[in-house]
Amino acid sequence: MSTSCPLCEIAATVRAKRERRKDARPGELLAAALELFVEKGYAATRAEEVAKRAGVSKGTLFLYFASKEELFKAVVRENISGRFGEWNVELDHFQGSSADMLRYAVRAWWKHIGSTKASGIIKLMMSEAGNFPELAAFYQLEVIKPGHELLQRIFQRGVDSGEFRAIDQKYGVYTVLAPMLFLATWKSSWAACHDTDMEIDPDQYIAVQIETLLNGLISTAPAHSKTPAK
Amino acid sequence: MSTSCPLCEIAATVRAKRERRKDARPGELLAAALELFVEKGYAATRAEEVAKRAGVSKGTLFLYFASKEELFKAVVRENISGRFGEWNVELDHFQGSSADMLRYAVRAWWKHIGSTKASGIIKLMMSEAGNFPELAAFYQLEVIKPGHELLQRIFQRGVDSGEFRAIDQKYGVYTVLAPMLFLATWKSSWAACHDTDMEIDPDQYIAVQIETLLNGLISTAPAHSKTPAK
Amino acid sequence: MSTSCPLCEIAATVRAKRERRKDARPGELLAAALELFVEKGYAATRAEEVAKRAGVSKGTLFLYFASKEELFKAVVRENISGRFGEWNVELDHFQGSSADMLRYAVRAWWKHIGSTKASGIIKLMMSEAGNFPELAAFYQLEVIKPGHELLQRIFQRGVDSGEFRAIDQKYGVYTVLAPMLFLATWKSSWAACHDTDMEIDPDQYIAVQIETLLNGLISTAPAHSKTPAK
Amino acid sequence: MSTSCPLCEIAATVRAKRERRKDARPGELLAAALELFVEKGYAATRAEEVAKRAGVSKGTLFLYFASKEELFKAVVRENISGRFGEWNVELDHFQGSSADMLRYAVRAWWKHIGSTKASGIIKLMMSEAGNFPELAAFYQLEVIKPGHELLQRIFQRGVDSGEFRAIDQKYGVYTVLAPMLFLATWKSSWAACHDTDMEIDPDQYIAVQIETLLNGLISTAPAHSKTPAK
DNA sequence: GATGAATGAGGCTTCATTCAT
DNA sequence: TATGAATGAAGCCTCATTCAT
Repeated sequence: MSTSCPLCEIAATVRAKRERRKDARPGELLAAALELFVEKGYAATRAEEVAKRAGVSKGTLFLYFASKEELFKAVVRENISGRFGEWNVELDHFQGSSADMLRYAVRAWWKHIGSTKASGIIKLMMSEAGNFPELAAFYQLEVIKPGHELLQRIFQRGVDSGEFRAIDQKYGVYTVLAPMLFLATWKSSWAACHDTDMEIDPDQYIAVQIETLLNGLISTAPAHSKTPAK
Repeated sequence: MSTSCPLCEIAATVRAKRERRKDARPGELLAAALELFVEKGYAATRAEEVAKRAGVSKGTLFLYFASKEELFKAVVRENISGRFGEWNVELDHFQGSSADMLRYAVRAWWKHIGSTKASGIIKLMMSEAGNFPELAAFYQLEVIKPGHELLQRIFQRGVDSGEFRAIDQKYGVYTVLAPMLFLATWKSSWAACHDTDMEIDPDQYIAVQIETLLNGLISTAPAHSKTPAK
Repeated sequence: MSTSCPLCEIAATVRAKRERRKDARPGELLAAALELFVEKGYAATRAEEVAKRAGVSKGTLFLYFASKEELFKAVVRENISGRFGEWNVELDHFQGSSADMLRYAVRAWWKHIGSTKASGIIKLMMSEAGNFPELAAFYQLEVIKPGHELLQRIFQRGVDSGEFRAIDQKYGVYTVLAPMLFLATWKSSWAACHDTDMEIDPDQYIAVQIETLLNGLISTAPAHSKTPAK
Repeated sequence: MSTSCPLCEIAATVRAKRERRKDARPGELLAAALELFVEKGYAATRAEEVAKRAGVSKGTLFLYFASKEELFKAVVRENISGRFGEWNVELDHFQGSSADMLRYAVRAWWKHIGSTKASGIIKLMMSEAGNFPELAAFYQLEVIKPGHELLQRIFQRGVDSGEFRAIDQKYGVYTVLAPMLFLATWKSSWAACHDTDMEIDPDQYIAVQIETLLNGLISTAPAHSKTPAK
């Protein structure tokens, strides 16, 4: 690695540059695909357009993703399902009340998914699930199931510690899911209409939703400590 | 053209029946189109299938609607008819607590909209709003705005009477809207996937949502009467 | 059906003409497809070219045949497998020696398949069987199997009546099949090369083959009558 | 470029090995191409797969052959090498009956051509002759013509010695050629279909064919000696 | 008005070929 | 020379739309 061999250096540089380009391709394509899928829907997005937006040719797209369907799955993995691992770890080490844990989870979701283009995927799946059964099954397995489980963990923790009222396990998670997924869907659907009456400020929306929810959720049984026993 | 030709007579009968049904045609086509657009989305719905379900030929469809896009617009316009006038009158005369009023409104919405084919329109607008801005504007004016106002009246009533905690006027309505619209969308989207984990029982869902919400909404100030002073 | 209703007549004429066209389409397409498949091979034949040669557009082809593969199967059925039924019936009623029966079968094959464009299909299947397993299976079931069975019947008859020497059932049929299928393949392959040395006159070829074969096949056991007992 | 850079040394070694193998490259490519063309046909063989099987990159293939078509032509030319000279000499010195001579020739053909990879060339030429007329002409001159002549010699010898019946000179050779070439073609075509009904055991096949043929060929004139007078 | 056969633009995907490194 | 990422023409198939009847 000393400077004694100029050819080696050049070769290394060249290889590095090409590899940098090659490594960057999938990311660029995934970014372009996310944008277009969200903008126009799965069916209406043309593979060639994804390629063009990523600055490559049609053929190159299929060099990295075997089909439009695989491209979509990769977009979902990159932007959503990939996050659950890290979130679960974070929650494993969470210190604090279950109410704060719920607040934290919702804010994290908003920061990494809800507020980003990835939120469009949620609307997308709602629209297209019926037509693309394989995509629906994939999404259910990689997104919906982990999401439900993650929320159920938080609820269970709150109930176990006496912070939360006993609540139906299955339908309880929807008290959080529904407002969040609705927000994502709404944003994606009506973003184009710039009507100030309709515009939702996510922070206020989330604040009202989560505090009202927690207000209704928190156990009024006086004896319990509000912080988990640890 | 005399009666000497039996075939001519049959033809005449057919023609008569056809003319009698002439005005019905667009209605049948619109109904078929609504079902299919809701089931499969705009892009995946084929003109021929709409025609077949309406019992006419593909050519006839284009006799009544200049294009698939026009058909779609007609479907949405046809099915967005405000039920709001009647509801507002009902609520004007409502006797009882605001909590009950909210419960009543939600149940009514579920009975007349959420559980019917009309909920398909909700999903349709969510899915395609981005691609049909005019329709989106139309829908916003005719459905979204009146809906918000109706809910705001109930919230205001509850706050005025001291039943409800003071809550952000604008974002409060979403605490009801979000779970309901989410339910409508979810139902339409994942109905095809017969996974018991994902199946939502609307009554349980609504019960959990509304009671948790009211729990969080109802003022804890002890002195207030739960019926508005009027 | 009298002339008293001119409209009916016109309508009938119109319908007849359209139906005549519609009914003719598949045949025209099959004829064009046979020619092109034989000329260029399965893979190298483009659907659009088939359509063009049949005088219709690309789309029309797919109106009558769901895919290129189905088109090919239809060509095989139309030109080869469809004949076995009638041949089996003919052989059921055949009167005469088994040698004549074999001669008759070979000549019939030559007349209806070997000498026609259909013989190209034989070469085609040899070339493409490896790549299109479904086509290969189809051809085996609908052509090869019935063909073998038909020949075996003739051989068995000859052996039973004492006309033919006992001969291996399985490999015996190839003594007829091989020269005939070779002829078909040869014709299709080297037809383009107009070298008189190479040119095969089918009648002479068949005559030499079949007579040499029969010479070798006919039982020399003296006691047997050469005509079946019947 | 001094020895101070170990990477450079490695590169030099690689370069040396590469140069040593340089001339081998086309051979490896041709071998790989032969296998694949025979297995899958011309159209279905992908350039990349040829390169991979030869252990080089796609780019290298096109360094040695300007196009897929040129590669194909090179493959065929490379593999059509006449074994005829040597065979003709052998037959010049053959001692024994003409029937045995025919048996010997057929067994030799099977051993050296029919059962080897070279039989793939036969199928290849059959399949693609129409698309590559120059190759067809070449093949005809180098293979077909000498083959015919060789067989004709044997037949003539048998007829001259009185062993064989007088038979049409031109079409007689096909009584041997047809079954043999058919066998080669059949083997290549239906090898993939593992259907025991279709599997041909070459030895049995050849035995039945040749003995039936000889049975039909051998002169029944009793007085003749079976060994030629020489 | 009603039909349904026909059209052809357009989408996904493959793969021979090129070229910067 | 060798590589392999990139290209884009070309093929199969779909389906909105037209139009002769």
